[in-house]
Amino acid sequence: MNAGRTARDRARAELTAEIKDEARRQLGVYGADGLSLRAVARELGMVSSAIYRYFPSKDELLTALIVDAYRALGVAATAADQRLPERDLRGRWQAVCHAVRDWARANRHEYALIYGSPVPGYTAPEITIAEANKVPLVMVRVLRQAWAEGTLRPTRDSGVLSDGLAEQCRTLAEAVAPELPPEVLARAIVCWTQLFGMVSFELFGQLVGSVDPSDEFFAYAVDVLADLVGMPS
Amino acid sequence: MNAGRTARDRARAELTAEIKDEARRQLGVYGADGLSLRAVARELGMVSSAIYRYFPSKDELLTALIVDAYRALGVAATAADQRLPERDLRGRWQAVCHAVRDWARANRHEYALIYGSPVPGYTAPEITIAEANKVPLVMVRVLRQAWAEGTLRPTRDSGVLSDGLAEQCRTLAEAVAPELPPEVLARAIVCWTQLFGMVSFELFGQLVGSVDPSDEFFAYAVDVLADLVGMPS
DNA sequence: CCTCATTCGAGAGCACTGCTCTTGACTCGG
DNA sequence: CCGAGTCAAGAGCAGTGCTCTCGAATGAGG
Repeated sequence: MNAGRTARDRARAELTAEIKDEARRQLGVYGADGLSLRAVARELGMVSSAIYRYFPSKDELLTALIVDAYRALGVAATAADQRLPERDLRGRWQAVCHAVRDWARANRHEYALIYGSPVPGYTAPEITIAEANKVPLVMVRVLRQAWAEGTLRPTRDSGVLSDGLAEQCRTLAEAVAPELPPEVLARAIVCWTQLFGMVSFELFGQLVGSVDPSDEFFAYAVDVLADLVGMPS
Repeated sequence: MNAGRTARDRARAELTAEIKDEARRQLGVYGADGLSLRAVARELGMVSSAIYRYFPSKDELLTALIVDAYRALGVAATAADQRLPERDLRGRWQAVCHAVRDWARANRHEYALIYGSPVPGYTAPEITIAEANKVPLVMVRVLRQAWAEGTLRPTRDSGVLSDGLAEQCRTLAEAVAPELPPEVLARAIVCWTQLFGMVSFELFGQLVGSVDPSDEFFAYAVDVLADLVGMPS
């Protein structure tokens, strides 16, 4: 998709990418609000105002980085899923969870950007939420397959859905997995929030003092969650 | 503790409190890094440099607000626990969870301050972690009581602890609840991360598009968690 | 090939930030 | 009552995001 335009257009595309790369680099070093347009420009040998030819504001740059981060995380999760034999449903489910954690640990500032506290007055533009849905969709895909096989065996003893929640789950199911009963989806959402809750706690230092090197705890929790949602062992 | 000092000391204490109050107010309106020392000073009718007589840096002010936030959250959780009859263990457990969510929703910027992405280069000082432990301690207290009564009935089917994790849990137990077996503590930690994961997702807008008015989902999840940890019904 | 609108980088400048240093007043304990 | 300690104020530094203007490069239409 690079060939078909003028030299100016190609230069523009390249510079846009370079700006994002440098911004991402600074993000990794100094964190989310250590990012400075002027510093990015300086590093690229241009003047700060030139950046505005490519990104109309700092927020727009941030948004681009956010979208990229969501996409990268989605790719990582998808890859982890596909790396395993299709029949190994529990393995795939757990692999996705571990992929999320691994990616987050390897790109902590980008993770903080998308799952940390939202930046200043900035509200996530529409475009980001499509990318944000990638990880849950991968999880749902595994879930659907297990459901189709009839091997889903959720733990007992776990709460009944209120009418409103059941309705919400049914609406959600219509969009992504019509055949899944609300009970299954509700548990999946619990798993989803748990997954990111653990990763955030680990990365944001909330786990210090309890289960600090948290590899084993994470593996344990992922196992518990697989049981909760009923992944066959 | 106010009486016993000179007028200057009292003035100092008052001004310190006023600065914190105004900072907290601005935090609530503009969010964590919309907070400006100059703006605080302006609002208080003083000049920016005067603030430095009371807080040596912006980070120190932030730290003070963080400590206060942890304390307020701890107080809210404790109060919720004590509001219920001592025998209603499951109710108390769930009330603590709901109190955390309610406090977070009512003080979203303060919540973001303590459970969102850590600020710039800032690392949480020792002082904060003691306050941060309040909520888990309240949960552990309920857990110990249930354990003492022998009414704890965890769900089956849930993973075995690896050696390392069991060791971590035993170490942790020694500090807070020597009689609790590592299995119980591990599940409690899962609940703890789940609780804050849900609250963060809700407040940070990650739930939009799935279970958005999340009251019912939250109640459901809290119920599931109570089962997981084995709270008697 | 030439023209002219569009696009671009550079620079100056605005309003803001956190923070430091100095100066001249105020307060209070010995 | 006076000197040490504390205070608010102001100027100033280095940095920020962002806007505007001005020459120069570019490239599409005539």
